[in-house]
Amino acid sequence: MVTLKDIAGEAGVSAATVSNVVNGNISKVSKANIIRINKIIRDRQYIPNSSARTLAAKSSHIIAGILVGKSGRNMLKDPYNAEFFGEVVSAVQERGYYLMIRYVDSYEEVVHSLRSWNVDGAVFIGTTGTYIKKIREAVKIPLVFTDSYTGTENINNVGIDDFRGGVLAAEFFLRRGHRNLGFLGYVPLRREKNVVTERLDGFRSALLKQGIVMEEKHIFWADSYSPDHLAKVAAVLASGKSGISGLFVSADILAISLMEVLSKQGVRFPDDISLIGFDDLPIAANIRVPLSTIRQDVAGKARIAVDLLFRQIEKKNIPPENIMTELSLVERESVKVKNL
Amino acid sequence: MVTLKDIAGEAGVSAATVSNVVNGNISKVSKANIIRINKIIRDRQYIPNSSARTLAAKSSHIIAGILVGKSGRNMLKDPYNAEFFGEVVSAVQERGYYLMIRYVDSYEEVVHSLRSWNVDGAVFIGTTGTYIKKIREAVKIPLVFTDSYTGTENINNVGIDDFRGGVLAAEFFLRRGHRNLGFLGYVPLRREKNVVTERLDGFRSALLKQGIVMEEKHIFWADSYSPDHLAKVAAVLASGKSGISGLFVSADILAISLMEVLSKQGVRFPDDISLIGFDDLPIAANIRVPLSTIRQDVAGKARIAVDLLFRQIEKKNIPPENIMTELSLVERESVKVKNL
DNA sequence: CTGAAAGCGCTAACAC
DNA sequence: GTGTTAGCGCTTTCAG
Repeated sequence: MVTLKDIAGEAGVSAATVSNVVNGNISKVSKANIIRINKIIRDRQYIPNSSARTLAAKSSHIIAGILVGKSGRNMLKDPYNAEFFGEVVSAVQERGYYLMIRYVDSYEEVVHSLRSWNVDGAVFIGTTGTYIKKIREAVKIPLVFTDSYTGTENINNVGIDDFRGGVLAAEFFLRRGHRNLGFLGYVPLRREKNVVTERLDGFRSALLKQGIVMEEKHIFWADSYSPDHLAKVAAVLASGKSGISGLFVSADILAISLMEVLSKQGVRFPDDISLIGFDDLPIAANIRVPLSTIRQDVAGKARIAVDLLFRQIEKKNIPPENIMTELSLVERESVKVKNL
Repeated sequence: MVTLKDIAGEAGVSAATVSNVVNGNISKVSKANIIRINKIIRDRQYIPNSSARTLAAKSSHIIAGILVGKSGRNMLKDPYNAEFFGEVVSAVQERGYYLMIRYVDSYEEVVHSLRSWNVDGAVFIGTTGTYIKKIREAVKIPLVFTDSYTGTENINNVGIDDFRGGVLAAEFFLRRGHRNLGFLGYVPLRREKNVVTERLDGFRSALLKQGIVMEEKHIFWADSYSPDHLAKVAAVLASGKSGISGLFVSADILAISLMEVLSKQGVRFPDDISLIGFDDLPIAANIRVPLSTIRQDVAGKARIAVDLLFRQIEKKNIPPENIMTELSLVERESVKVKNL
């Protein structure tokens, strides 16, 4: 293994000089030396040791990508998470940094990984309020959260107006003549304000404006995307007794799973029941009955998150921001037109 | 920041002793000290510095997850890759290691990241022969490749029998009465033996056994999954002039994209054209017309890859293995029954 | 512009 | 069992 010292020896200069050319501090080194040292570096295939660098310079060039959720779960199987972090990988690499991916179950784990690796910054998915506050206090590096609703104003966040997403869905159902509506959401980790509750609230309040009260028993929760966990909702819906004609589902994958289960029980979409999803995943356009859904720009969110992060890594004292990205309703075939 | 030394000072012992308890070398420390030191560690919230550890111990506990492909592309957007590495993250964490994710475009980049971080092992996706040989020579840590066809016997690989996958597809088409068949594959990075060419060869040879020669011009290549790049194939297929009644597509996402494009041009599945995909992605069952496909166990491959990796990390001189995982044909609705 | 020297936080012989 | 002593490979003052 060839080290800085080896290069220095071969070039007949000190380690400090080599270090300077490696790090581009060219103002401190003579032109002749720069050229000579660079040549030796190339010839000898010198690769700086990142651990040594981190230790000495107190900056690792590592960015952590943290996914909060029940442990043991393959969180990248969720297309939203995969696209988001897939884009983060690109954005981080473009800046010469490295991405460490981490599934995390507890606050302690977050702090541990961030600190032990001397991470320069982190991007989160799936965090809720109290969580954020504790992390914020424990580590003082740049942090960007996504889709978080927390009291703390003092954090970076990139998200969407989930409440409005709910409103869009409700209005669309209303326009299409539906009045007996229901909601299906992925049950949140903690019972705090979050994307799902916001979407529900937006949905509910838009209905209320038209004097429609959504019944409590028409609000369903799934604690997994897997079809098995949808049995209860499915039973109610399939029986037809609920009278629900339209269901707003908090995520496309959930909606797709539900469709699968219900189709097997003979339910027809959108004739027996209409659906609106959320996210506009790439597949949403290609499923059995193409899904009407609330579209969000996942890759865009990822890019913005990383931009925010590096803005703070590069300059100190940039005030935290809460950025909202675009939202729109995409109409496809999963909502039936009813006569009013 | 609290360091090993701080703990040692507070406990009135040497750094070596603290290091021993941190690393679980309990045989070298008295019971009383272990308890006392552990308490201090907890109270002071001591978190070992991984860089220092790596530097001193020459082992980083970092595993690299390398995705080879054209740079700038969001490679985790591909559901196969996402599921695979999503599972790798879990498997790696369960063993107390960290996963660094890396998109890579060139052989040099691989060597650079692996060496600079003193990575303990790496799992690859998307590598071809020459690539592998060069990496194998440049770094001497445990490496596991996936789906690779290379002359070098001396590597760890987990894959499937892609040739047989092609055979399964051909036989199925044949059984259903199709004789005028075509193939659509994702164009490989390099023109070497690889999963796609194997699937094609298997397909072709099974047809040949029945005296059917697949025409060269019925073999199509797409260099992206995006619908725009499918225009050429789509034009041929939509015209109906090719006479192709069944198309074997090397990946489900490709098949799904193609369906989307062709549907817009009025092609009906499976009536106008039958399709068999590959992978059995979760969505394959839920698309417009549920896809018949060759199923493989992505998560299983990931688990096996990581097992292989750690077997070698833990013990030296384990001979490399080439493991093949299961394959099966899943029949759904995308293949029409034709009268012979 | 260049080099000497100290030290980042931890591990690993090797004595005691 | 425990402490002493060298580093691991690099960055960073600070003289010159």
